[in-house]
Amino acid sequence: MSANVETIRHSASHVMAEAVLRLRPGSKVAIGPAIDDGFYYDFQLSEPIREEDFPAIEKEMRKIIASGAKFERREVSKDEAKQLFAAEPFKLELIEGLEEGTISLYEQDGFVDLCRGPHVESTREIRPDSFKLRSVAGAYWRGDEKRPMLTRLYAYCFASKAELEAHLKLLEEAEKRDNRRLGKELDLFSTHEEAGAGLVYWHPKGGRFRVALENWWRDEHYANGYEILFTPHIGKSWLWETSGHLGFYKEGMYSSMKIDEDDYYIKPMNCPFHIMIYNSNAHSYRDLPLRWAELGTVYRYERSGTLHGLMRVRGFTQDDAHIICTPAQIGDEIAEVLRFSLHMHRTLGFKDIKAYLATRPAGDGAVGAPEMWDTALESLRKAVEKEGLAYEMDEGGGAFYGPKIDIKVKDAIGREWQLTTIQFDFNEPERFDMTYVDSDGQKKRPYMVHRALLGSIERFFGVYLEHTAGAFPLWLSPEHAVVVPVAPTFDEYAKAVEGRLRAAGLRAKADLSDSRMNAKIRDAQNQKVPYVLVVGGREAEEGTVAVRVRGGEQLPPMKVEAFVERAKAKLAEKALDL
RNA sequence: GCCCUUGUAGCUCAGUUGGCAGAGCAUAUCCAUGGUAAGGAUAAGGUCAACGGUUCGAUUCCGUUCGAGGGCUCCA
Repeated sequence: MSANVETIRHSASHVMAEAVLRLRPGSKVAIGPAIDDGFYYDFQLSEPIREEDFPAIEKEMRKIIASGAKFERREVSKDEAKQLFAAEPFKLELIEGLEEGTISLYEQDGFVDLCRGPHVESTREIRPDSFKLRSVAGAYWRGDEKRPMLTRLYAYCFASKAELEAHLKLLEEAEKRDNRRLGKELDLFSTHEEAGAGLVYWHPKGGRFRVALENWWRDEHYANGYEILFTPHIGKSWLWETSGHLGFYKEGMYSSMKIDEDDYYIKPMNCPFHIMIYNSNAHSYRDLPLRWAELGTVYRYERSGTLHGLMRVRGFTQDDAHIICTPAQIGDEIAEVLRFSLHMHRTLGFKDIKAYLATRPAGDGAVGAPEMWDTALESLRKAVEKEGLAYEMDEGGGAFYGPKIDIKVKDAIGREWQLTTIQFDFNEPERFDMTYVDSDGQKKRPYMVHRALLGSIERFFGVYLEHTAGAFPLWLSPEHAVVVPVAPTFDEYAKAVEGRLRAAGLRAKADLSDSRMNAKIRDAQNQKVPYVLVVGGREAEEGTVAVRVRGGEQLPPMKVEAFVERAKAKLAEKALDL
């Protein structure tokens, strides 16, 4: 009878707690839940634990497992529980928060823990070769910075050794794809602590990628009925007071700068600027819907410890847009945004796509009439269903100003990333008094929807780097082809081929350095260049190139023009293969 | 911000139980080089993160500061 893996993990966490108490007597225990790939347990230790101590803990755990101790459940009264855990301040606090009659204990091998369960029957059900201590980290008691810092021990844990090994392999693969590592190896971007943490510098090759991506993005937006805006990077406090950001988003904003007598803030969002443009004219219902997009660079404060490569930064470029429409149009508009988002993701090669709908948060902090929330949510739900997209509800997960839908994609090694977000805003149209004149001559309030498809250019770059491991499709590759002469004798022909490729609009270069051919091929391959064109006597004579495709495959010899045609066709269709 | 770990050449990393600092890659120069993943030689390159302490002597030990990596309620 195999218990489910969650139960095994949770039981293993009890075993680890027991082991730690044996090795560090007098330590206090806090909580120890199962998590995605294992479990953790938080302790206040009598003596610190370091990674060198892991083998000893694992050994102790295996002893406990081998003992085959039973997990025994017992229900106790609140008073009894308090007495039992009199020496465990964290458990006491947990007990305080529990209702009489729901308190249960689990005991194995003499170790008693306050626990809801369930657990496996005996420690034998935890396979001694299917867990591995991962790391030691600090964690605040109940995640609260003002509470004591505990020591958290993380462990991987699976139902079988094979699953544990598969997971460790995945982690290894993830490390190879780490955007920071690839950014350096492929010379794509950098960040500079001394010049400001969390701010991204795009190198020439990163720039090639970005320009290709943005050009496509702009083309698609024009083709899909959007207009493109450019707005300032700073705005006076009036703007942020009116929008409400100085009230509810101040901790995400940088401090102001004084210009003349006024305070200006660097923008954390683009929306107030778009609204200024909207409000600079009177609008008829006939003008709507408006779809206004901007690659708007915003700056937000993120705590230093949370910054991470391209994934979490302090300055980033949203592929933002605001859709302003009448209530009657909202259903179609949402459906259209969702369709557009899926089209973009599929072009980029993401296949596994899922939606998460977030509804009105509990409490009375939310703005906007309940009917508006209902209409909005309905339009989101219908759009998702129309596209046949799998979705999950996140009840109460919406922002105070409106419901939203997030789209997550799975990458090549199965990790989920949120790219698209579509958010209703019932707040700013009110605050800025946005109106349009309806067919009945009355001024009415439009709906406004914020949406970002890729999220931000920086973060998307990071996700895409990790998804593709740096092997971009041709149209997004910083370089399309490197021409490698077999010997310096053919430098001239290589140069000529480079010229013809460039004239055809391909990003190509001839490698005329004084390395040998083999080294040049290796370099190009390591740089994930899609095509290596090897040229020697035969090619020079026949006007051909020997094409080596990224990955090592070799194509039959072809005329330079044939190669150009092939590459241009792949570019035109944004092919994912080469 | 806080906890743990960590900081040696542009990059990846050795090393010194305290006695003038090492390798590979990359760079520069020279030689060699005709067929699909690294040809060879030489040179240049470091205040061992910064500051302070202990010591005859500190890159090494101790302290502080700064940076980086992993964490910081997937609820007993």
